[in-house]
Amino acid sequence: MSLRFAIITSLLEREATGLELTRRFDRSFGYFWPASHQQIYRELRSLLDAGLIEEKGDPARPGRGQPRVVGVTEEGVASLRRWIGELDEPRPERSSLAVRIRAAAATGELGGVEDAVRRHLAAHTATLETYREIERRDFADRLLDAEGELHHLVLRSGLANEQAWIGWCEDALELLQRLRRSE
Amino acid sequence: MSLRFAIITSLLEREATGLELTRRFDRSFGYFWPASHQQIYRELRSLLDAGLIEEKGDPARPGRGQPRVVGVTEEGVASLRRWIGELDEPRPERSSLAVRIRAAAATGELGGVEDAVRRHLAAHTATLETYREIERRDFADRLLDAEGELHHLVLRSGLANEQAWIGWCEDALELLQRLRRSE
DNA sequence: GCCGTTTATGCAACGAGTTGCACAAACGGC
DNA sequence: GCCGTTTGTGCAACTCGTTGCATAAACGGC
Repeated sequence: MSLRFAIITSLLEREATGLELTRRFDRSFGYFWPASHQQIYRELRSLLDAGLIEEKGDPARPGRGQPRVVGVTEEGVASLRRWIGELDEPRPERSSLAVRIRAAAATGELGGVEDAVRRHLAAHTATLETYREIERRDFADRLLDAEGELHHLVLRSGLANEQAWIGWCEDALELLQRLRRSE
Repeated sequence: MSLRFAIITSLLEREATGLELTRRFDRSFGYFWPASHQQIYRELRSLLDAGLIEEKGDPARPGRGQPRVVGVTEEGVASLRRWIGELDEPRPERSSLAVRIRAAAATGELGGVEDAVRRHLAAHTATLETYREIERRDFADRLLDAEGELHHLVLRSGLANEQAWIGWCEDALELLQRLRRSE
């Protein structure tokens, strides 16, 4: 359900073609709700059918290969407003790295895990750096409007998450090295 | 793919019936890789077909309604060992709460979001408390073997994650209240 | 002996995300 | 004018997770 409303929100910020949306989901929006262009086009179809978005600009042009700009309808805005207040449980976190570590604990096969943790550490470090750059670029000045503050809040969620991961990864590497030495 | 190996790992720690496995995924194992009993039975079928697990005990009994104990085969252990070292990219995090906040920022509909954040805060606080109880119960003494240390490491990952969320939620509530007052 | 609950296994349909690929117009080089 | 690349839209098949329900034995109460 969230993809639907992520798209509506993004289109509300500014109307776009499918590909433009895809690019937004590659940079900013995708940091908290990633989506491929296939997902996006599929969802756009469904949103059009539901009347929550509509085609803007010349509708005479037939489609395939041609950019199609879409925007949010009144109904779309209304459904978004309704959705904001709906119940949502935090979705269960899944960590394949944790599974790997339990598997390593059960088999005694510790070698491969250390590499896996190192790769995770590198990935999270890179992501953190990306987020920091965005923060420097977009949120450096103290005076933000409400929208800016909220965007910053979302970014800080990513920052906190990455920092937590990095701290844990370092912790994990230390333990794994200690276990390796004392074998 | 991870569910497969989560199940093999759990069965390696001790063989079990489908329902016993389900219970493990409700308590310990499910904290980092949740799974419903439907998912588990489906995967068990596929693991049996692949020869990675096998039925233990009397195979004469026909099944439906009767407990069936399964254990890991040699091949199962081998495939688990192979999997441990395989590449895995950290799977993209998805946060519906972040989407909601962006939606709130775009529409100006801030009321519902504050509730949503409060619910998340409550959920994460409860989970943190659960993890802390497990830590007190299972990892209180300083002298753990390698397996124990690794289990503790996995638990600490959950602890760090929940703490990060809680900190951010409090931050978020503060901001939302400030924005509400200054409207 | 019947009946509701618990234990246990399982199917079917759906929804969401992933992977691989196809098709079409436009643009730039030569 | 042809050809490769870029821009853009889109389908199909698959995997994984969720929801709702079916089935069957065993146990306990009365």
